[in-house]
Amino acid sequence: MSTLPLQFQHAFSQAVSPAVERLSALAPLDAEAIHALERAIDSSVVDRPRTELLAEGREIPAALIVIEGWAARVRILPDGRRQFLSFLLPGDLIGMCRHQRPLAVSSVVAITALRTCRAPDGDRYPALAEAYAVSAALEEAYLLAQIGRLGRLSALERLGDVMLELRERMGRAGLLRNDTFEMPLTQEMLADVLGLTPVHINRMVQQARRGGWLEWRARRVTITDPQGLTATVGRAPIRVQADHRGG
Amino acid sequence: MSTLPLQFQHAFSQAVSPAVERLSALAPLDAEAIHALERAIDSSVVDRPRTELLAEGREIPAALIVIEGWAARVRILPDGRRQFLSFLLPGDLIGMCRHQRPLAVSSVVAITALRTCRAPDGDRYPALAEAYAVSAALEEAYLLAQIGRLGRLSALERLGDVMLELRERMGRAGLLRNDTFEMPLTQEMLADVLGLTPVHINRMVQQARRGGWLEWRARRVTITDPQGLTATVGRAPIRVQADHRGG
DNA sequence: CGCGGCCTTGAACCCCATCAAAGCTGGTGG
DNA sequence: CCACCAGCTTTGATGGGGTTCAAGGCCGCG
Repeated sequence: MSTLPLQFQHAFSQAVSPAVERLSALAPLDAEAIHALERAIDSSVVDRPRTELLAEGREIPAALIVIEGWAARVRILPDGRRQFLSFLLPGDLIGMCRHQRPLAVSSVVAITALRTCRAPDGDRYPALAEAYAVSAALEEAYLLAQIGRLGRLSALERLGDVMLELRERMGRAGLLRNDTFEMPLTQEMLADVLGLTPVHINRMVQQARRGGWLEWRARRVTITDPQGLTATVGRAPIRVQADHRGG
Repeated sequence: MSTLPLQFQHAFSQAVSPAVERLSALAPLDAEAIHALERAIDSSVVDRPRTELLAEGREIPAALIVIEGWAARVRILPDGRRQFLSFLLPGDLIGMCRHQRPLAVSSVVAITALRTCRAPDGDRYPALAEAYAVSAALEEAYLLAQIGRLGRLSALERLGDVMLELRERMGRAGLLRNDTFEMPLTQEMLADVLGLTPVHINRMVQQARRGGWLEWRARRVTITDPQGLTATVGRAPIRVQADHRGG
């Protein structure tokens, strides 16, 4: 993989890229598939925050894999209102479609500095095709979760629920350290995720901190009692596949 | 196709099933594909309203195609709150997944009497595989639209936007008659679609009627000025494919 | 040490929820 | 043909969760 780390490496640096970790948890990857992934990662590129990787309605040049950093799918209304539709974390796919001449159905922007590579062709690596399919199912599940949040949860519940989702997804990519994960979103961005105002997000975050279940300082988040929080917000486990524990 | 119509046939009954109409608009279907579809429709079955076709977290027995009637994907919270996630109209697919041993990520319930058939295997009919892929992309686009509605639109805007979506989708299946479509949802169901209360839905519907842009009587809806309404709610056109005008 | 981005706080307001009750309508049976 | 009933729609009054507007504080960074 690339020799240019985006961020300072941890003392115990990971042997395998978070993207590979996530994808190989979705479907067992053979040596060929992993090798194809690693070659793709070798020619990965880095984009700066706020770079637009995909523009809604434009053709999708190539399917990408997020290697490092966060991106988000976003929709902007004519009057400037903004809604983040979903997150794209390491191991997630961008613009993966199975039909001819696909158009992007949403814009995708980098939230942090973002390393991506082209997704190896699933037709040549059946194990990857399976991982892509599971990933697509998970993406759909997360979209449905977002709809449930916006439609029927209170502001505080939305906050708890989305934090649990982020923790779960970061965990899948092996990006939990000491039960803590990097959270590059500002409160203003989080407001545009949860359909609320920055002011109200701030009040809910404080309430969560006073409630003792959320620590959020210096772009790092810890959820004190994930199981308890899961129960209180009524969050259902997300599974897309029988047997195989992945996803 | 089946000889048992669910509802009274119109004077100008359609030559082709709405489901076939929709799918063949998504990708050009050859004679074989259409024949496979029609054979599947011949052995279609009808379920009564409120039947649960798929249960969240359970295995998906077989992918289905909606032939006639409406269904919806739904999520129920432990305390009884309900959120409809999306609609399933004639020509839409239920439980179509490309990975092994898929689990349903949401429940699916029939809203009306619902005729469905098993989806012919895409691997045997490439034209159908393409139509399924385009349909999946459209489904994702509609999920994103729902997120945008719930996150950033006012109650009245949500109403207008969802009505435009329904009109568009019914049109794709050839189910617009005289610019009017059948709308089996009650105001209470619509509330659970738009994340609002039935009382407030009722007030918004009345406001829409007074505003002169919505007619809704006896389960039939007409939108007076679709283009104008599209502009006022800031709704973007939904396209998932270049060239080919379908979707 | 100053500056820009982000977080925090307060007060007033409003959109939508809640609760309760009444009216309508289409379908059914007498 | 009418009476009835269940489900759906409509209306009013009141309250609360979240917004809006505005200002101030904090913190990392050059």
